[in-house]
Amino acid sequence: MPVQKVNDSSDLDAKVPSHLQRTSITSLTMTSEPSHRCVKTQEDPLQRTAEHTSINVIFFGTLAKDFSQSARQGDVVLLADFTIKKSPSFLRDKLHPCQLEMDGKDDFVYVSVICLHFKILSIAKYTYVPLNDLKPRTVVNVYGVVTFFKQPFPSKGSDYCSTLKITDQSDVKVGCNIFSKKLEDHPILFRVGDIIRLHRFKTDVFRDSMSLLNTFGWSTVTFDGTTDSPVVPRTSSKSFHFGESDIRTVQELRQWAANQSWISNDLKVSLSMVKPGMYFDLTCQLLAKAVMDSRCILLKVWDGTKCQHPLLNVAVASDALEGESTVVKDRMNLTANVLVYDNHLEVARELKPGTFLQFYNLHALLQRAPDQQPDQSEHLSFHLHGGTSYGRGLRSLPAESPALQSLKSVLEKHVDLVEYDEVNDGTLLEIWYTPPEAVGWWRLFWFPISVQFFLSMRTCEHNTRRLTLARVKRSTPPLSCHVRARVKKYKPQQLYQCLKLFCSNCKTMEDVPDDSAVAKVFRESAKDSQPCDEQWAATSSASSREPGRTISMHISRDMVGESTHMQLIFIEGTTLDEICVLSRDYKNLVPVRSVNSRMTLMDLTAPFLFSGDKRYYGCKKCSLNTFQNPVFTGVETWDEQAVAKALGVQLMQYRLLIQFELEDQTDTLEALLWENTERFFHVSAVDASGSQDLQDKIQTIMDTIQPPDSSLEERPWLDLCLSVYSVKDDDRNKVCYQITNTEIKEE
DNA sequence: GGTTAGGATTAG
Repeated sequence: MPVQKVNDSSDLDAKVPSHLQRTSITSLTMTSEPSHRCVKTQEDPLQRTAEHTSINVIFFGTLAKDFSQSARQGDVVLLADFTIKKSPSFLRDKLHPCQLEMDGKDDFVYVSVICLHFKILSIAKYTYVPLNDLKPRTVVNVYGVVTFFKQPFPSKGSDYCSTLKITDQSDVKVGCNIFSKKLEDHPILFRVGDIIRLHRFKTDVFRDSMSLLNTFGWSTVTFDGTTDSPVVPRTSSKSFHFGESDIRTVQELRQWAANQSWISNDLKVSLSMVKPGMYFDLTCQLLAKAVMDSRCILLKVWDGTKCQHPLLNVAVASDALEGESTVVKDRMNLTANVLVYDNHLEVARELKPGTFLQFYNLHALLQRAPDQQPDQSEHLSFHLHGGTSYGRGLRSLPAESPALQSLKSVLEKHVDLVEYDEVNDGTLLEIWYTPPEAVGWWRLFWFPISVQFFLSMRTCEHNTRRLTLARVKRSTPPLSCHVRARVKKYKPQQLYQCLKLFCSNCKTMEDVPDDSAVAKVFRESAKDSQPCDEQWAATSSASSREPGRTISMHISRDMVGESTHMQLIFIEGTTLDEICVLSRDYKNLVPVRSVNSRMTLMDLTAPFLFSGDKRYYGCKKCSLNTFQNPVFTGVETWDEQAVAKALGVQLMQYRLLIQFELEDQTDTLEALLWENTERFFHVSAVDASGSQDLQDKIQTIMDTIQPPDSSLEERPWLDLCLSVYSVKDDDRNKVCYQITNTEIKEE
């Protein structure tokens, strides 16, 4: 059995077949019955004092390949049906006297992606030199607590450079520079107090102090410095050595650093604590971003705390803003506008709204908007100036980062704000502001207001939350939700093509055949045929203008004498134009042709029924051939359904189908208007099929929703109910979106 | 198997 992954280590327990007994590594001996046992490598190594808690496991064949692709260091694994052998390396590695071998025939392995810091294999031993024992011009491995660092920045040479300073229990501080072309190889550092392990660094003396520089074969691994938090190695490297002694070293450094004044005095600053003029580090979440010019990007962020000073709002055109609207948070003085300059653009450009961020050395500045009077109070703006002095910079934080736990719990309390950010009251709906070019490249101002009204109205009773399109895309179907979006594009652009024929039986959907195709069917049916002669029908014929073509009308004898006898007429030998003219005077005309004098329906490419200005089509796949012995009794009023039933035709329904490309500040999304189309336009599809006025009405509405040649700002916002669902497409689940429960308001 | 930087504020 191949290696399988589960999402949670607790799921491993459910995977254990009932005939297997859980056993611990320590209790494994050469005489253990392996076929009835399984091992879950779950114990926290820090809690263990007993000997032989680690065991080598050797994988063979495809299992080895599968395992190496599925498992990462630190994963919890469950092994079963292994072979127990004597460990040849026991004397050397001091691990378990046995080793487990898995050859892949009947064995199975489950791997949990949750990292519980368990060592899978121990490969090599490293020695680490205390920082006060470093000798010049040697290559060493060291551990240290980071007391200062800069995010990697481009050097004047060919590489990025990380500059940091570390210390350890010896209290000696050592500077360290790391050069690498690849950003991902640089140490992942979030804050002062993080712990770093350096392998193969060269020592040298610089300005009377020891310094470290990466040299061939170098690597770095970093850890969060919080005491009692899990020891999770941070590295981009796929293979690295990490064992119990590393965990111990990290724990010891954490403990030591926690009592040092330089770290315990490091107060975390939230927006509520910011004073004008301060330089500080800010942990926050990105709400929206906008490129201001080639040297400046605006990041709108929040940390859930309210600033004591009024915050400056930087206005940008809504189409230049990526991310959700911040109107409500702006009003509550929760949104910090951060202007990010110069060298930091490289990082800022890649950030996506929703990301958690860490700013380093952010500058809070009181500023007056250009149009503000001198007597009005100034507002607080935030600048991440160019350069890297004082470690100035920014980086995204992974969502699971321990540094984010308190931020997340504060943001949770604002969950209503996040969801209802775009106001529900229909008055203040969006800020949009395009600065006139003449004034300059951008302007600052405070609470601009403009109003746009929704054109569509949701009719559903759901009390679901309004989501951004980006959130909808991240959601798992099935789901109903509300969105506010503009129509970027729609298909078909030729709106008559949105009228479709749909078979409710086989779910086939077809375009309505165009007149030239239908006319051809009529011409070919009328060619060289003699009027049909059916016992059940009364027939009258007339010559057409064309020689050799006879037009015949047939009425069921069953109906003669009944009030319905003129309601259903079979007609033969006409052109399409002629039957269209005739259908003005007769309620139901069924075009037929003669095959060996027997009455037969035309090819179902043509309508099987003309009824006033409407034409009805039958499904080619589902229609039964019961026309040989039609029954016409017992029907009071003939409509398309009764006719279809009598003829054994599967009636196709008219439907309207439009595909919208919706857009909001966060994303675009393709949504169908399908089951809800008639309600949306207040137009029935079958009526639209025969009415130019109704088709014009649809066109007018579409021109309002998406005015031809309009810019994005000119398009109205639509308040929509969306249904998110999945369909099987080539055996793969595809997520689809449909507009439901929504109508266009009629003024 | 070179060089880069070697902390120490923008000035919008």
